[in-house]
Amino acid sequence: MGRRNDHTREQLREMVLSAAELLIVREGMAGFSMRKVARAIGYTVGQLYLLFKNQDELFTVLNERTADAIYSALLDETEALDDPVAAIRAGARVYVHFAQRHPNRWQLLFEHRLPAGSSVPRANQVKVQRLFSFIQQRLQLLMPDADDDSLRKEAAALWSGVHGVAVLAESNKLNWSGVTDFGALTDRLVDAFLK
Amino acid sequence: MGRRNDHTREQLREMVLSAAELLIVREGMAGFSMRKVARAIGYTVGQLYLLFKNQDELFTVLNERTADAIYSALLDETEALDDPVAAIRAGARVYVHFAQRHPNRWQLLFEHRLPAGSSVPRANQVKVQRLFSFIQQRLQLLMPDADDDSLRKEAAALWSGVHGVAVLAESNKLNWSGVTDFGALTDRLVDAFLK
DNA sequence: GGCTTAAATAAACACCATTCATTTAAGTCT
DNA sequence: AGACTTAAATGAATGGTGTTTATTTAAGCC
Repeated sequence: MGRRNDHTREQLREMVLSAAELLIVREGMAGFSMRKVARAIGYTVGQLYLLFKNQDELFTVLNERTADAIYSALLDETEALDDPVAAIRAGARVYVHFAQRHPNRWQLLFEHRLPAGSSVPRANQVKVQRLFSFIQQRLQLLMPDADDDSLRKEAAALWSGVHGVAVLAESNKLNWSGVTDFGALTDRLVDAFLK
Repeated sequence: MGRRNDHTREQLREMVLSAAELLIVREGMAGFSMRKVARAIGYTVGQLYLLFKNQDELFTVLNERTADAIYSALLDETEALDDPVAAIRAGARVYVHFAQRHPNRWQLLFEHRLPAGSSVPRANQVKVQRLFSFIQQRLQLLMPDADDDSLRKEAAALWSGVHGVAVLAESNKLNWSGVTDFGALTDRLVDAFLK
């Protein structure tokens, strides 16, 4: 077709991103392909490579957005809560609930690996660590006289545990014990910690 | 080449499985291909499909073996321990350590998804649940008068947490807080529970 | 209207999983 | 020993994948 100028470069990037996100939501990583995305927005594959370096970069941008979405949900559900214990409980539930409601986006975020050699860009690392910081801050309110190092370790243990419940909720691989109420499971884990 | 009868069907299956396992260990899921496996054992791809239904079935058998390997390690490191607390602590460390030492086999076991529609065979589900039962049994010794349901829920919360630490250890995605001593992290999580 | 330049394409490359008609040789029967 | 049966193995084809690039097309400008 040649030049059309239907959309700006930024509009096109946005079209690609939302088509890709929709495809991931619908079919997961396995059903994803660059060609399907191109077809969905009415362009050819070649064009995608003028907008993104490759599939991994596209995934990386999608993952940044997913991390943002989780963080927003975390803030929305906890901003009204002054009690740090209530905030941690609610935050953990939000985290697990997101994994359960958006398994394919969750999987792309936590299971997609970049080729050996390249590492996750700092921008993305920061957005994931922000989730962790949330807990760490609330935990600090609970243990005001704990030193920074042991606080970080405590937060890491707690949030790893929550992440484990989220993995359990999202995957059907580990249906240990046939537990289905992941909200209650999350509370149980958090409570074990906050004693 | 046609018929050769160099090996029995069972020998061939075994050759495929060990070549495939080696390839997974070396290159992970991303670097895996049926063609590479065939090349490694000196046969053509077509032959693989006379031995296994498809790639997913091959992966499923590999995963059964990985689950066995984890379970064996679990038993080896805990059979001498009478104290259930010590057994749970040691078991959790073995689990996390395995994820850290064999990240590619771990990923295949917990991140490989079968195509929509088909589900993980019962044989595999049982082998994964065995890992969970290990904890549940030890936990029962600690809480002799707990009813079966709450015991299962408690075990699920604990082992999900341990699984989360294992995911953290195996992936470099969630390097929250730069924790590197996963053994200590595991102990922290287990101890929070066993109080 | 012609020229420049950016946008978009189409076709190619090198892989991939999977299937199946065909070939080959081992084992059996006469 | 030679013909026949049958199981083992191949090789080529099908339809997919990510990625690259020469080429075409049209928009904007002089």
